[in-house]
Amino acid sequence: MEKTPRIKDIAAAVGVSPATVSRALTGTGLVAEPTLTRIRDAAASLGYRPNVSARNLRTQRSMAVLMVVRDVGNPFYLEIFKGVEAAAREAGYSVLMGNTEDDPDREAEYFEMLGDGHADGMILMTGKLPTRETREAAPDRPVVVALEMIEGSSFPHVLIDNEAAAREAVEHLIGLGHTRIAHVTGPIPEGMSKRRLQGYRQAMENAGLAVPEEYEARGDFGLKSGQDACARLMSLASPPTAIFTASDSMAFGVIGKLSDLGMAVPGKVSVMGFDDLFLSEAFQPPLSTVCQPRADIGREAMTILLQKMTGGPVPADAVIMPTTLQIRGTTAPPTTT
Amino acid sequence: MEKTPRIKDIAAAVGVSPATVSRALTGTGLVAEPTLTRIRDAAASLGYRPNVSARNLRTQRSMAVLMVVRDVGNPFYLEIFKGVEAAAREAGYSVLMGNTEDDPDREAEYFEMLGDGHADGMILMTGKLPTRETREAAPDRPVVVALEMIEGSSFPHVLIDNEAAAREAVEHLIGLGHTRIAHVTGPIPEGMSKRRLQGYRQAMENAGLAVPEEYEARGDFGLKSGQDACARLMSLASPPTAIFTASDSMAFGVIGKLSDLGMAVPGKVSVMGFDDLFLSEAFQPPLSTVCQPRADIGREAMTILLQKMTGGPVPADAVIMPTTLQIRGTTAPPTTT
DNA sequence: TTGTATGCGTTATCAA
DNA sequence: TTGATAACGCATACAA
Repeated sequence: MEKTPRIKDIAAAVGVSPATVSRALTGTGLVAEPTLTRIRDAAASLGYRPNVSARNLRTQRSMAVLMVVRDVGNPFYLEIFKGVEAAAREAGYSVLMGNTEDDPDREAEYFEMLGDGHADGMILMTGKLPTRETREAAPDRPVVVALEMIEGSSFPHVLIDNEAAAREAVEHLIGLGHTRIAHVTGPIPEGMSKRRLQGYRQAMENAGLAVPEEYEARGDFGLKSGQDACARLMSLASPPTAIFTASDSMAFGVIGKLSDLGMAVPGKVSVMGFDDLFLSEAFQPPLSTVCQPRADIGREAMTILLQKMTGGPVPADAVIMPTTLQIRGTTAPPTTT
Repeated sequence: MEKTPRIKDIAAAVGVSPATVSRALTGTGLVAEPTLTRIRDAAASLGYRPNVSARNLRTQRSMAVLMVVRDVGNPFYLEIFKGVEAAAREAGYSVLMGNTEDDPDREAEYFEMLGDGHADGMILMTGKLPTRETREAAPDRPVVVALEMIEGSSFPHVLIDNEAAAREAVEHLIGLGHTRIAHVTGPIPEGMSKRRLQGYRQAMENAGLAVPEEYEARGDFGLKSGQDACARLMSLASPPTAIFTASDSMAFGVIGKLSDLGMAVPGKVSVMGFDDLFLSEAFQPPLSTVCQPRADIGREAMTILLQKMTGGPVPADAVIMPTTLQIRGTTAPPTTT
């Protein structure tokens, strides 16, 4: 009990061969009953724990998965991580967090970690198509894409219908009677932002409402970009009476700026977010927003990844998770109708 | 280039022994110049990546550390994680996140992961003293405690002076002229909450102010407990004019409840939080709070852990990180003076 | 059902 | 400066 015990220590204690101990402990079911329990008891009393490095080397697996996001600092990913982690734990896997900060080199690095045995599979949420070179650092390791859509790739996808969700959000504002509705977008070359913008445009077009070019204000999902966008919007000759932002963080920025400008929310201007962060409900006034089932997305992505890793069937099409509109305190009918 | 190349493939390509290749690639500096570059070139052109399982097995290290928190879902830990991760990356380590959810079994599990080679060291932020049995799952693996204080343990600690920080926060309220100041505590058997409570009491006592028993309202750091505590406080015969909460989340709950009750912040009641979450500044009104240098705490803890792992010197006493008072929009002089 | 022998890919020891 | 060899701890093919 001095050093951490090895298989051969158990073998010696019980009086069998190391191979038998290994079989007994990995549960291959090929060990007779009397020996089986004796081995288990000995392992327990010695406090045996299999050495993961040795096992990984022998089995060529790490029992770990990599979850790669573009910014760990964004609390948005927390709930997703919890979903991923819960599903992983149940299957005996650990989860490694990767943070690219939108740096292609970092992304390549994580593919390399996949190739060198750090992890057996990856859940990718960066929204970038890895270059062929990057991809080849881990040619045949399973990858599942979540949240984002990587066009033209054969990876399984788990995400929401960003376009429809955005459309519904804007339709809610239209339903309240708003006609001058602006949108603060996410970073634009990217799919998620583009789809939300599409949804906004569709809703406006369906309602026969005009979208002046200046009503599509560019943001980057961050709080500050919401403030800036709001300042630009409210200085227009014909400022909007409602603002739909592509993230809750930007909605907070917008509301902060409106408050600075002395415009009441939702009295003067309605604001609608997207994400439903954990603080959105506690915000004053509570934020109306689009709720994504984040934990479920994480869990689903991990479940599919597990299937891929074990050679099971994986869905051929993208898995679409349902969103729900959370109507709270920042949206109201316009006052100047 | 079919399969991922191994050391012996490089050796064969260059015409040297595997041992030499290993030496060249690990940079032990014992390889002559002409061969050195030839090996490096060959490794690069073949796209060689060392197999981590084999290396870990041989070196008896995993080049990974475990960061264990009581609730990954709490965004508070994000900044700390970033600090830990940055320092770890620089030293070539990966970071595994562990989540105990206050379950002693889970905590024991992470100590076992430490013992079985999943990680070489651990940063513990759960505030619980591991039982001797738990601890023995990884007898001589380095552990650093952050945020919390585990009395009577010999682990290095990195944390803030909770007592002093709380005292300063309350002194700010006193300085504004408040006399009826209540405190919403964290979960109480725990050190961090107790120290903040002590700081509150000290400041009150130093100023000669009374602390009715009901002014110490019990919370659990969570948003909802802030709402509940606030409801109790404001229904007192002599309700407070200022409330100091032991976390920002609870401050948000308090403000929400005050808003429900029609009491303006800071017009009727001042509110002071503790943590400075990323949304606290964007909150309306912006939250006055105590700012902890979270990323620095993470970085410092990781730095000390690295020193312990490499056998370097570690600070004998707890490392105290500085806090700063963030006075923003939720604190003001009392109206009824 | 169990034991023997081998190899996973790397690094460390020893000799040359 | 380099090469041969062993060993890290485990799981498996094969033999008994």
